[in-house]
Amino acid sequence: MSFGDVATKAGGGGSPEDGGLGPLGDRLSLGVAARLSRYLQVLTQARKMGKETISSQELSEYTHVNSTQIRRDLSGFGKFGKRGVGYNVDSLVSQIRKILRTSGQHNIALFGAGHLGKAIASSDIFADHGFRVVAVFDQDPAKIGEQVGPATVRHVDDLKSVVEEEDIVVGVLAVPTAAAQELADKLVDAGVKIIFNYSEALLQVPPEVTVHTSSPAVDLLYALYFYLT
Amino acid sequence: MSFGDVATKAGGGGSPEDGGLGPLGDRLSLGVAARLSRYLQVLTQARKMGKETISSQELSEYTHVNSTQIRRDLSGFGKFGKRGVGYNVDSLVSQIRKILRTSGQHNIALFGAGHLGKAIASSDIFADHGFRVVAVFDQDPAKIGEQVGPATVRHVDDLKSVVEEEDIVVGVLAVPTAAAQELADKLVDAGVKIIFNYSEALLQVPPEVTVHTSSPAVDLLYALYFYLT
DNA sequence: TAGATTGTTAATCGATTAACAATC
DNA sequence: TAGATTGTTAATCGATTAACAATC
Repeated sequence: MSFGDVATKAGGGGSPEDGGLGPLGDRLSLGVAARLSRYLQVLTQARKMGKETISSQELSEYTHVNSTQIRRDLSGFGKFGKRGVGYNVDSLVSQIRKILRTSGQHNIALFGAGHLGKAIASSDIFADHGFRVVAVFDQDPAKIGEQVGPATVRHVDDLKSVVEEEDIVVGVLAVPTAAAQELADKLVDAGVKIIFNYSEALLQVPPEVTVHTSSPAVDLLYALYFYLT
Repeated sequence: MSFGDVATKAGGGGSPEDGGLGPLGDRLSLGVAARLSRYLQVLTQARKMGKETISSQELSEYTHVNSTQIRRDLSGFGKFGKRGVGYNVDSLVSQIRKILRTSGQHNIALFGAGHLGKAIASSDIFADHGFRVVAVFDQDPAKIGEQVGPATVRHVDDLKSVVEEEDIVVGVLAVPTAAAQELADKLVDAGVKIIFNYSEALLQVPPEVTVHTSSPAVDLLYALYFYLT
């Protein structure tokens, strides 16, 4: 359970006008949305590796979600698979993107041009899913103008105008814990509604803003528990 | 749902001999273990900030877990709180660590001395929870001997002996996707049972080994869905 | 005392899964 | 055809929550 605070309704049945695509009019439940995102990650990587079809069993091995549940999740939106064969990877990627409404490009502002910031900017872990780092900010004047991944480091004072110009929907904080809250405040002030926090700070934001705090140590603690018992 | 594949039994009731600490003899359910880990993260940070007590309501705000459920989770193991006051942060940290059996130190081997590896080694996101990076490996001969965080970069050929000498229980892969599977194989061969994967590779490992793949983009997709709808 | 917050009950709701017919 | 895998049902199980008495 490493997802942000996002209100939801249970997804009822589809209306007659939803074109056979299931309950697209309703919001997905938290669990379904989380699992679909996960399937998408595996499918994206499977496609990179040249895989053309994939079975619910294979998807299950990589996502650790029960294969029956995978079929159930998918069949709620249409008959995407072929019996005896599996699912076409390419087409399933498109379908899930459609369901999650994340087919387009989404722009990210990255804060912190240290090791972590550079790692994020040069990785394609975001790029593969349509997220583009279009702006990088750092407090250190010496770093302004430096090239980090595809972007040039700017001063935080430019934040508000950059958010508007570049249509930024997500702010990623790769800064020391002590600097995080102040930047979160500035992001909120600039109208950004999704904050991805790589620091350890416990961020305080208005209810309409979603904070996701990355917590690898939590995941490790959890894995370790089942290893130790 | 970003946790690894870990078998479990539902946690039954505590036995009369469990010293009032609840069902410590049984395995926690997946959900309870995940949530306790999460509480621990927030409590650890709250303690750093000098907070002495915390209410289930406050914990709820930071973890996005319902406050009733937090009280329920905790009361299953003992009466840790004080009515009208809340929970003592220090003592709750100890209690949860006891329940999760992660009071001790656990040693990590880190692979990849690039930006991400350096960010991980110098962060205290792991250190705060008793994880210590005791060995760093890199394929690049030029990096051997370099100091990364508290450790010196070594050659992967030394892996097996280092795992034994340093009692390493977790391997963290901060390497390019193409290099990940080979290192995973070597970790499995050396007897490591928990692999933390920061690459995009879909790792294949024996069933007794747990792989956790970090997937910030998945979390973003998920957050974005609820933002867009 | 008055206010706050825990611990716990009881009811509901959604997630999970085994099983299997349908069908590629 | 024979084997594989989906789509779907029906039953179960665990998670979630509102409500409130207990008590600091």
